[in-house]
Amino acid sequence: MAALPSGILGDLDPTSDRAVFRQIADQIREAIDRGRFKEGAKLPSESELVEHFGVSRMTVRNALAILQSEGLASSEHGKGVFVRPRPPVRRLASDRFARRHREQGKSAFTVEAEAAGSKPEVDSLEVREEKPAPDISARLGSPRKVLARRRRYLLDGRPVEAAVSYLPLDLARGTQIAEPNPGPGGIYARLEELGHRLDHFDEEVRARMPSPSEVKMLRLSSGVPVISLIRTAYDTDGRAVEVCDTVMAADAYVLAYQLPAN
Amino acid sequence: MAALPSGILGDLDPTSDRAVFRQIADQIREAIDRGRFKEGAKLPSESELVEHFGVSRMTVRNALAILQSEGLASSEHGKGVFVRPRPPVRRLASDRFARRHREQGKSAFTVEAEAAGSKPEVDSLEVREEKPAPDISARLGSPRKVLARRRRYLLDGRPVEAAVSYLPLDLARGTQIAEPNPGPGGIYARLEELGHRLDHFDEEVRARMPSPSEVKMLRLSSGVPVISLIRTAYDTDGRAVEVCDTVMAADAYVLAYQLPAN
DNA sequence: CACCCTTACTCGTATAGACGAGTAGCTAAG
DNA sequence: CTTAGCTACTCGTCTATACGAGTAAGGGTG
Repeated sequence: MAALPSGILGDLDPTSDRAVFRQIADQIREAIDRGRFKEGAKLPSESELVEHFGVSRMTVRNALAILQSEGLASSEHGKGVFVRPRPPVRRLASDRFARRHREQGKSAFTVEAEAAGSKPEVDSLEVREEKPAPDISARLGSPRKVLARRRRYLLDGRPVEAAVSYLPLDLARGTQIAEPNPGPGGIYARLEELGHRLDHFDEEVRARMPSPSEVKMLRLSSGVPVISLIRTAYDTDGRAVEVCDTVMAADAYVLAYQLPAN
Repeated sequence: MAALPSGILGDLDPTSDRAVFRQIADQIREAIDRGRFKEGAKLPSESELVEHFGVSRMTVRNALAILQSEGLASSEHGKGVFVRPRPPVRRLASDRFARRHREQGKSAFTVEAEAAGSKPEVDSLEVREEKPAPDISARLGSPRKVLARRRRYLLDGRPVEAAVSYLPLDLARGTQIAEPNPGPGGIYARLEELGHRLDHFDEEVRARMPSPSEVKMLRLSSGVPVISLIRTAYDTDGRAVEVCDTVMAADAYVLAYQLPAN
């Protein structure tokens, strides 16, 4: 049957040289932007759009694929295509590794999440020794082996971040850093106890589309990029004592930095 | 005719429950990752893939569409589908707005680009007064009107960044800041001459897929996200004197920040 | 030699049809 | 009342075909 998709969508312009599926995508996009379709709302079904515009199903699907790749919509098998809701973003302040926070004992992730009223979780914890990849190795001063701490962070059940910390093995082996639970304040607190007083962090921020394994790990819907953040921690001797390679769902994060002007 | 696409690609697994077009995408992706197809190299044509895998053209196109949405490949009408070359990245250091750079007279963009051996350009310059959008207005302390300076940056002819600076009108009107060419050292130098000694900058970093107009403006190929950076400049009185809203092609940038540990 | 046209390839767009698989609601059986 | 199954909807996958449009190279014409 396929009922009419309401009066929200107009007609095609046959004189336009813009491809039909793009015109359809344009119309739906504009309707979303104008709030005619609200966050989380169901878009007209493929068959409704087929009937409304008088085109074939593949044409409609192409139009919807555009919106999905733009991150505006996402489809659910058997249910429909929906306006992608914007999840609450987590803001990472540039002072999040300040010593005073560390001295509170709890991990930064936990404290922040609870303050925001979310339930934080950490899972798929893995700690092992391994040979570092070239770029990691270079940042750490080319140690033969490193300790790798892998984990995934979730907010209210949603995975938002996957991180791997690498530490030179000579520094971490036999310490609590090599334990699954590094204790209060996290590994930075342990590093300072071991005499590596932290001086500063370098962070490199990139954005790109996720690999298939990242899509799986972070349960990303299509059209959501990832932010890749590589942080290197230096002690007061100028030695790089940790590299943390983090991949974040871009729709869940805003990174905030403060720079001095002088 | 369609010659064989060489022995790089294997066969499909008919027993797998993974969709055929995904299997094809997987094979090509793996071949790219392993360097069997190098950067900029042409992938087998659609008809070659059709023949090799014994599937229909739409199936092959679906597979190629996956790779494009992942940013691994990009198609050129009439020519073929190519492994997307990774352009050289521009690194934005966190001290790029330090006063000592400003005092050199040249703009940060120009200096950096020339140091990297690239030809920098700035175009589509537009300076006008306008009513600020709510989020911009809030950051600037809710001025009634602002001066907006729009421009686009190119490296070796490739657009990489589009930026808009907003300044409270009472601060900028009638000064050189309202001129198309703000003079040596840019608007930050002018602001300091006007008595607004800069104290610090706040930067907010996000990543998302580009809007159609951003795709056009930055000539983005599919599968390339954008980095959105919103910088607020504060003077020593704590007043926000400028907000700069920047959209960057994510494949052209790495942002580098340094954070103190204390 | 310079230019244009043909030709053969490339990807882009669009149609029509088929079947599969997930979901949700109704209905009939227990 | 509960549940199992039917049914009608949703999107997912795949085939086959057709024509349009951009590219590049060959070959003929001027």
